[in-house]
Amino acid sequence: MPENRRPQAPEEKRAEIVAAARELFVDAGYDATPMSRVAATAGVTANTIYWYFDDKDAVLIAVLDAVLADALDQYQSVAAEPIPVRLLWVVRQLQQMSRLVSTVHARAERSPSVASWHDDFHLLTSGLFRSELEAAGAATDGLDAEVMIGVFTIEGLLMHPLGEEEQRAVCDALTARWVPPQSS
Amino acid sequence: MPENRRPQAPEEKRAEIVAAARELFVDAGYDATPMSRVAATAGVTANTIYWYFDDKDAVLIAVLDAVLADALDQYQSVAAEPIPVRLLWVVRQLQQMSRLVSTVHARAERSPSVASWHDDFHLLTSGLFRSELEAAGAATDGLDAEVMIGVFTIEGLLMHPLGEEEQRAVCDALTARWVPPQSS
DNA sequence: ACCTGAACACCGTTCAAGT
DNA sequence: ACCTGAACACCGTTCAAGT
Repeated sequence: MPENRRPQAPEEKRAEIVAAARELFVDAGYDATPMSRVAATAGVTANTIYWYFDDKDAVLIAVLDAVLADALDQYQSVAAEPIPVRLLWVVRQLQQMSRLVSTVHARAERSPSVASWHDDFHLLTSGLFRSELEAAGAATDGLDAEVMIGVFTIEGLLMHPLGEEEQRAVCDALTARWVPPQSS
Repeated sequence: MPENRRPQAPEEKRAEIVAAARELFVDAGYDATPMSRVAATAGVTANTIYWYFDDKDAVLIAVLDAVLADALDQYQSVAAEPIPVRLLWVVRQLQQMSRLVSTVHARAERSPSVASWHDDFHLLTSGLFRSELEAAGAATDGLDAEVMIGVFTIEGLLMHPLGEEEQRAVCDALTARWVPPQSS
């Protein structure tokens, strides 16, 4: 039985590499995890990864896609909650991957593919944010600016870990901007 | 009387290294500029830098300090302008160094000294922001949250280059929140 | 097609040795 | 003290060669 004839389908092996990279990138960070470590965790040699991916940034993008898919998936569970709760949920969810956030910003400068993933991501989140605001009955003029303030604030929360209290205060202050003053 | 006088004072050589690093880090980025390039630009060998600095992160911090000092210095020229103008000025000023911003976030994960510089920086900017808000007569409860929203929004503007129009809209929307509604 | 060992190019950093 | 040439350790990536 030749050793390189694996019982697994190629897609599974690929998924294993992504899973290994995801864990390592999230826990230790992209820069801090060599390809050799990803490979070892996935049970292959470093250069094997290059059969499945163009380069390290391609692995990063696969990780980002997986994480995003999971997040969107899990979002269903809080979709019915009021806005500030959902906001806080999103922040918590994403905060686990604050390392990925700064990695994306750092790598976007050097890798066009990461840059384009980043652009798409902001398009997506801005869109979600915008429909949230509209559903909440926010004033429609200057909505774009509010959306950006919201997105940037969330990004800031991810990257600068604050206390529980402060996070809630910021989320509340954010929502207070959109929801028209409660007068009944 | 010191007998081994160098043609250059050591402080000058150090400053030259920082100047070279600053230009390269701002233009090409931290990751993209090897120590050898910094050294060559400063007219020394790569390893000479290690006599003046502990490591590459120490050079980065020296660059950050220099940039910050210049920015605070130049701020005097717009100190008298109205808030939104000053805000926009700050964004423009800092946007030239968006590369440094993401570098700080990326390196803060791995280098404690960069992390501590980053913390100090946020303390400083939050303080400035806070006194701006107080001077503008913003409501004092929930001020901390507003300050953070402001800081994060500016950081977001730095890292996600928008059009001129959008930047102004965001800055205006930000200030609209603080300045009490114009009621006659 | 899938995978490997060996090698290349590059980079941050160190060190013994020079002035 | 200040600076260098040479080397070390590490890492992303490639390639000829195997199954």
